[in-house]
Amino acid sequence: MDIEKVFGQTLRELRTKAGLSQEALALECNLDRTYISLLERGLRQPTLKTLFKLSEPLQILPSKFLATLEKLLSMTP
Amino acid sequence: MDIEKVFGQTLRELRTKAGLSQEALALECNLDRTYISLLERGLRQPTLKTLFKLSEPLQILPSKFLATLEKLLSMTP
DNA sequence: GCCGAATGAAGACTATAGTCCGTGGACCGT
DNA sequence: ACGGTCCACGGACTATAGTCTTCATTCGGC
Repeated sequence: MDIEKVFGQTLRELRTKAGLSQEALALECNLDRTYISLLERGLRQPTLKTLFKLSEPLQILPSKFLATLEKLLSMTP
Repeated sequence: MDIEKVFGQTLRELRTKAGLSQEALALECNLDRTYISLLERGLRQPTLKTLFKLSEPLQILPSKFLATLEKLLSMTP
């Protein structure tokens, strides 16, 4: 499992759990809707700033976000 | 305080604490020496993958790295 | 069947992450 | 003084993050 894939699926889980559409999330953090789509499909990886932007409306700390990634990464060797 | 600056100074602290030169760190994570310099001076921000790359030789979990950033960011409003 | 909301996907673009050359300066130890 | 290490900084480059536009598809409500 590469990091983009894991990030993408985690992002999608958090977004749907927050009850947001890709477009709604994009609006909330000033990003493009199609870019959110790319992220979730593992075709892009975010920069640090973008990770912080995304975390706010998802109501999660960036560090918590990464902790989830680390866990998932360690589970799929 | 913007995020690049805080990231840069944290990176530098962790690196020196690890007893590594910029070049040594760059070698260990397959990055360019001058790019490490740019990061530490707050002139670049890393992508997610790069953050993970950097964290390994610094002996810190990426999530811990971010937790430090969050703390610093909250202290400088 | 139609409609609107949600998403996938492609293409062309701009901004910036990251590389690769180099120069010069500060600080050592000898 | 001179060599070596470390770093700031520059310019020119390549790779990729992120935008904007558009079209197609799926799905549920009416």
